[in-house]
Amino acid sequence: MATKTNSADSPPAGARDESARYRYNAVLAGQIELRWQAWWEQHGTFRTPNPGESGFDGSRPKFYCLDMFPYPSGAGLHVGHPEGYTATDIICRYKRMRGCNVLHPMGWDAFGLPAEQYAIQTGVHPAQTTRRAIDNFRRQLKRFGFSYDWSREFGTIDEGYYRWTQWVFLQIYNSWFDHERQRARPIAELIEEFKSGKRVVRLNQMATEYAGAGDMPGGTNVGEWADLDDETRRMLVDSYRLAYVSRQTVNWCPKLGTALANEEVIDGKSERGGYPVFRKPMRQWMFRITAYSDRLLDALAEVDWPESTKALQANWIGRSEGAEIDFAVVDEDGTPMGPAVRVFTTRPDTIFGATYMVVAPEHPLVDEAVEMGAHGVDEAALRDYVHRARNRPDIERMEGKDKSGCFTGVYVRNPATGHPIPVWTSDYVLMGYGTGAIMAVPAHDERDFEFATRFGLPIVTVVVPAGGPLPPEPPTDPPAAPMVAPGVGCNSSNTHVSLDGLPTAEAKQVIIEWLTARELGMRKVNYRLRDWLFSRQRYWGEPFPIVWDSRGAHHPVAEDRLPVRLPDMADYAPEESEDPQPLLVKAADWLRTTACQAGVPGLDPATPLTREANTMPGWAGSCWYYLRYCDPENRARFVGKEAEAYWMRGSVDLYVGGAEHAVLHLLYARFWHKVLFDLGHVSTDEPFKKLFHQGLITSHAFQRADRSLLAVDEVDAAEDGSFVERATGRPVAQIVAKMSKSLKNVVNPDEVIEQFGADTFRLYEMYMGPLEASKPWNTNDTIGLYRFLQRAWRLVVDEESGAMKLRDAPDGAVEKLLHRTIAKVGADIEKLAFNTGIAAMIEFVNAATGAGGLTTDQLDRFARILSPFAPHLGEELWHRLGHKTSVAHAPWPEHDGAMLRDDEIEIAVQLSGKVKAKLLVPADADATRLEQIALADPKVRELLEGKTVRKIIAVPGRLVNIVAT
RNA sequence: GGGCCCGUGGCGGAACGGCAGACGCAGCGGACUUAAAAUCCGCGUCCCCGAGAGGGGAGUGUGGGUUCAAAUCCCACCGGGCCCA
Repeated sequence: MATKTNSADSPPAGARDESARYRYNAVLAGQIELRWQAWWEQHGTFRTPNPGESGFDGSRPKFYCLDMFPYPSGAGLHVGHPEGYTATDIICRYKRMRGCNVLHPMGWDAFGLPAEQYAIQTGVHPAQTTRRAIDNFRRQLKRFGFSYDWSREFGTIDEGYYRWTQWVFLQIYNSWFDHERQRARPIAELIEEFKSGKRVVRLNQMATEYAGAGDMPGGTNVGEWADLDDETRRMLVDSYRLAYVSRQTVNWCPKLGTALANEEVIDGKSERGGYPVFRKPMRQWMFRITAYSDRLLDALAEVDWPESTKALQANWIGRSEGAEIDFAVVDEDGTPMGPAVRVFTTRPDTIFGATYMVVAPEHPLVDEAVEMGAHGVDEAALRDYVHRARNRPDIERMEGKDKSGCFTGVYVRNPATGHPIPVWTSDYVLMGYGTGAIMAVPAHDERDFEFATRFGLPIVTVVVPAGGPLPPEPPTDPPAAPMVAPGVGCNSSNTHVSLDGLPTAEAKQVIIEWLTARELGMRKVNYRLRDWLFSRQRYWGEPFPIVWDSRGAHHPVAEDRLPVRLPDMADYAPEESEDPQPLLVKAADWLRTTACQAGVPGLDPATPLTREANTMPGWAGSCWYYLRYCDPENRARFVGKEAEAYWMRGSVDLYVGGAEHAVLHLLYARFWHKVLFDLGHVSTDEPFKKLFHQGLITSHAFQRADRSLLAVDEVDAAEDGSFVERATGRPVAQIVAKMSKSLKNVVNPDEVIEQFGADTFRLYEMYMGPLEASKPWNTNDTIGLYRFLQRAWRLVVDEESGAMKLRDAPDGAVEKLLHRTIAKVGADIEKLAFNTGIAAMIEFVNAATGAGGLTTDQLDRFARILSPFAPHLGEELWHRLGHKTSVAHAPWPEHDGAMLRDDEIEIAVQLSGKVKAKLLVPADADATRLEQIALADPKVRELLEGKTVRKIIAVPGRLVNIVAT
């Protein structure tokens, strides 16, 4: 026997009941649903005209409601997909009835690794498998009766779309970030400023890709623009581009044949497939998203997003204020030897406690140290350590479970104390963060403390809790734990400056000023956010609109030659190799081109060129799809100006999707949007004003006493309602778990619709609980919503004849309740509180059933408020009332505010906070009156017998609380 | 380790600081039926008293606090989840 949670093979009997010919059952629901879906399609009910098109009414407010578009997989729709989609559909239908022009589109996120992996496994080309998956998703989504404007549908793999994805790339490529103005500008304006002498000609100071490559950022001015050769000019300009090429140490996965982002690597293995990942320097396309750090962070204050998501993004950007400080390289005795090493620290106030320095294994100083050798250093051990450390993934290194490290033989001078301190290298310091070097203050930093303890390095306390005793001077025993919290400085003075007695915040300012004055350091803001590694070495992605000449320079493909089509390849399996190559290198005919063919106007048309063989990552297509929906057919522009200005005015009004995209997708899309905004291509700075995450729909599974999990088909329900493992007879606990194939608890939407119809499915998912909450699917509970629709049907349709049965005169109580229900349902939709809205409708139908039915006029209004939730049944009832146009465009019914108020209400009388009696009082009774009524009540008087009333609190409309002793 | 979120009947959940458990599922009782299903009506946290109608008490993870009044606000702890490290 199947357990209660797995009832797909034994549907509730109601689903098959055939006792009355016109009973609302799964078959009838199916007929009604398919009929209205066809009717909507024929009548173009949900076609949304753009400004300027016929049928457009500019006097109405607009409402742009966006779903995160799905990634169509071969497995088809999951019950999680329709959750958010039903929610947005209800809102859109409601807004339409409220008179809005609603833009509600759907499309497909279809490039990317999963489709390619699936294709390699099955041997079928990804173009085919993806198209098939899209067709299946579309079929499934249409079966729910969502009110999408399907005429706007597109996939990211459509040439008409990715042509413009490439175009957006070129916009970013052809821009630079002007830090003074805090916005992107066309690269041509930068060249103009160089030429005119308005801007100092030098490498971009923010270009980290040039750090350590001979010329430090912020370094040399290279002279007059006119004096420079083409190569130098090109390098200078490229250093400013928002899209740039850089040699980066990447996570290379030979099995997948691609580099992976840090978050795609878990424990040194690929998240997808679990294949080994190696660190490898490769030429990559990067986006200078870090230039936008402050804007991406600051604008979070102005969007209506879940606080947790805003916190995640802020955390991801990770702005931290501190200082960069230079430590001069010296010998063991303090004699100057070479240039300074720069560190970043958020705690410059602890500099007097910096007893050693740690640099990343990738730091140039380490290479020098290895070459030079030094006294007392085991050169082979150092070399070996550095080699191993460089191959550990960043994530693992940051975890820093067991601290490892190696002395380099180099010393630097602590600029505050003047003492030489040793330089170590350790993988807990990352080259990519800050300057790749830290001053270690073991007394006041957890990781430094651990490291110092492990390697016996000195620990000097320089901050003590405010108000506490000063430590002995000189300090004796090292502390047992680091003191990380702010306090006041101690042991922190030299002949010029003293931090002793200063609170941490103040000490930071004082020391930064001192360092700045001596040109030893400066205030510096640092970010955790890294530039965005944008290229992948796989097949199934957008090609870059870039070609390379024989001298290794890149050129943009002319806009009128877009799209650069993805070549049709028969063999797209990755080749395992030590010298990784992008897959498209194998498309030799496609790869080789000429300036004429590719469209590079500046070159001799016959110039042989090579196409960029990397492809864009899966994120690319989702970075701007919401813009294309505004004007999906436009062949002249990525989106028409008028359409964009209309639908995006004030941005997308509501964006609904899973919290798993809280950081990456939403951050990337915001970045692209801001660049497009800066360049004048879109009218808003932020794309998504209001964001909402639907909760995860989970399922059940079972757990043994040892906490191991069992699939639902390995368990029997015992008579007392508990569960036992079939194989052993041992009791197991029912728990909530994610749906997964292995636990056999995946619910297929097609089957649920088959059993109950789409309207019931929609209602059930919305009734399960608050939209944002994670909640377990329980197929048995769907019957409740199915019964609700049956009752609603039976309320107005004769189940034997199929004829309408409506009463002539309204029941007063039902009429009053209808007004309340209309008000409640409308308010709840606005709050996205669909569960309570549905509960209100259930109560209404139950009450109306008990009171003997509805009038035509009452059904007319009820059908309208039902229709956003159960659109098919709503439309059916609406047309049965004689309407010829869709309920979707009927106005939302009005309610009479007077009907929401009662003449008499029941209030509670409390005695010292405990409810002791209930009284019927006039609704408008004020506090004094309530007090009188309460004290006059015989029961209350009895309870107060022999007691003294100390205080009476009367809250009109609520209660009376009598405090008596 | 840090941050954020969540703990309410057998289950999903409801509740502007003001009558805890709306609504639904499961369960129990009744009506209808030869019978069952379906439908309709009712009961429905726990403990105690009472033959019964009814009455009393406790109760929103645990322990404190604020308040006339706490599921709701504050503190600590326990348990679960998500994110970061």
